[in-house]
Amino acid sequence: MVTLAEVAQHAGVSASTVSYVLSGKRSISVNTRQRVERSIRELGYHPNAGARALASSRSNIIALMIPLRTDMYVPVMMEIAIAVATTARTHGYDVLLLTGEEGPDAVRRVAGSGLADGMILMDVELDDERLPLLRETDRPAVLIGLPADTTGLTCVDLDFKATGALCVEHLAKRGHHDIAVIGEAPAVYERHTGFAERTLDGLRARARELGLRLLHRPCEGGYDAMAVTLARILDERPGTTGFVVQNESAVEPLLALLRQQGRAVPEDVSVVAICPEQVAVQASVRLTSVAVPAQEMGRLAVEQLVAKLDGRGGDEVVLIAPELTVRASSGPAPAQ
Amino acid sequence: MVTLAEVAQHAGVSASTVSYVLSGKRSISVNTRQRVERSIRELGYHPNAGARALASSRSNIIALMIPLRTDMYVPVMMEIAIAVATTARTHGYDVLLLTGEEGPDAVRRVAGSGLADGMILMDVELDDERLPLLRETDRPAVLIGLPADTTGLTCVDLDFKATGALCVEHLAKRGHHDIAVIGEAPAVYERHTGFAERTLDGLRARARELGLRLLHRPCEGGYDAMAVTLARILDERPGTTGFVVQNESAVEPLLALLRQQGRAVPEDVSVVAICPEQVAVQASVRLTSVAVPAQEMGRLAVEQLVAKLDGRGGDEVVLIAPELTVRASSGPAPAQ
DNA sequence: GAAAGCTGTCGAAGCGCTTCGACAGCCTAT
DNA sequence: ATAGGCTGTCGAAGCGCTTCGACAGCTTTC
Repeated sequence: MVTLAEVAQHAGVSASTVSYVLSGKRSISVNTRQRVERSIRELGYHPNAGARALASSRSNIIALMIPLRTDMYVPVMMEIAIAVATTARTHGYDVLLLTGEEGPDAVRRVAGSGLADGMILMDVELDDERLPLLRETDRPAVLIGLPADTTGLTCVDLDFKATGALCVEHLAKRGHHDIAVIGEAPAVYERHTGFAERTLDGLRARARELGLRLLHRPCEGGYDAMAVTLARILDERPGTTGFVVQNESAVEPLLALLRQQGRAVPEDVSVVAICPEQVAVQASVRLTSVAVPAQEMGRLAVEQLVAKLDGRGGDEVVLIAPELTVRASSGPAPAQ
Repeated sequence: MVTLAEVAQHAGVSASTVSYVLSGKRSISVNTRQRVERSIRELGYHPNAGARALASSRSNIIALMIPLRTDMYVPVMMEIAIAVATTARTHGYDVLLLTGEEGPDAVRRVAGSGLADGMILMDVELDDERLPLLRETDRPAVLIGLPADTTGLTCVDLDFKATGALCVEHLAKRGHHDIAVIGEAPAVYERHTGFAERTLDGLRARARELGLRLLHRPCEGGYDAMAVTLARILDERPGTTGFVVQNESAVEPLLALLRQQGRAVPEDVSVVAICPEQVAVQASVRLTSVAVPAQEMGRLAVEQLVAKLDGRGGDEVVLIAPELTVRASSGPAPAQ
């Protein structure tokens, strides 16, 4: 391995000069800079990460924690993770992938060992057990999701409450009075995952304001579970004509079941989904939906974290405004 | 931050002794060990990762490269990534997540900087541009997937050729003579991704041996693309009664279209899928399928890599034998 | 009872980098 | 002309750990 010292010798300068060329922390004459850069290229020099981390107490790594709960919709997570990794690179950081397996102690380990300069936590529960640990370390962190108590924390998330409201409004405008909400798997609610509950809050609040009836049912997803759930809903509220679906794996089953029962979408019933764009577009009926902006969430989280690492910006809750895209699964708005 | 020296002082021993307690590389008396361990606990000591990496030239990190091609089926990738991360932890390694954005140079950067001790490459093409770079570094690596030339490389993958053969055999036994293969998106074949071509080889070879007719069509996935593809297939080979699907996002559309056309599954046509277990089980018709063992691939890759890092084991191609699970989408075997 | 071999511990060197203070040489303002 | 300020470079200290050789104090062996 080529070292700084070898580059310095090759370029006929001191080691510190090479270091300053690399970091740009002191001014260097054009001449010297070019000589050094040339040596770096010719020798194929790469700074040693460990040495750098030791000397500067900065690893240029950010940790990304994805607690692995199998009931979570995985592709969204993946999309976020990828966005985090690529955005991090544009700021000179690499990303360390931590799964839930290790439990909350991973926070302590990573912070304590200086492995990562900061961390991003995904899939945050309302009362997440990682938060106390996070608060006791000094490392900057950003949450993707919203816990119950956000004091002293930086969070990035879709505004799920507004999302819920938006869905209800849309259906109300289409003239629907009885609305059913197909939610995430029961376990998601039992865990008190923020986004699910906040969506529900938004749905309920706006439904009340607009005088609509709202029925919420968690659903495991898949055909069998969806069939049972739908039967129960229609049994309890036969007049249901509006559906809000917040469960990736229930979308297609729902459409198939409705079709099978002779309920045409969007003529008889309207469906609004909260899901990634791609799912909405690829479904058998192109779905009116509020997109879950996974990429943007990942990107924003990194940018918030980098800002904190640079000593800029403080604690902040960044909520992304939802956008509803009308497609083929909800009827046309009645003429005004 | 607590340092080794502070632990040593607290325990009344030298720094090297603490180091040996930690690494177990020299024998330590029970008494001393316990004193040291107690100090470690009381002070909340975590070894500094950078210092460790510098002194030992081992980072205890493995890099996982996921080139981001949007036409790839993402959830499988995610599952592999998660399996890699958790398995790595059980061997004392952390995982660095690299995306394709950075290009093949990432290999050089990571190897050159000593950031990672070894790497795992996913989504390997037959003639992957990362391979030359990989061969010129000395860092151990494991590929998930199979390139054209595997000399000097360790690879882990499902035996896709055998998988193809298995699917054809299954359909042959069910009495199907005209078989259509719904493949991955065209881009996947244009890229010469190993798994897609190997599956096709297996399908074709066995079909020839068994005297079946085989029609292969790539497909983008989604309803519209699938509708076009299916129409063309049935136009060209109206007698097609067996389908092999190797494209996640074409599965459900295919089932819906067949249903819509009055072709009953499995009475009129049989469908065999090559996909993750979960997809097969959650489909509207429970699918006879060969599972893509994402978790096992991730696990095996890490284990191969760790073996190499420990100086055990050499270059090896590990092919996982495919297993076909009969479910509801293929007819009963005819009585013998 | 001397030689040889263990076992458990220590001291010191060094891994490759960053960063601080020093300072030579030059320019500007008085 | 002289003090003061820049600019560009260097030397040296030190980040926290691993690891090598040394060695004191034992036990074993013939």
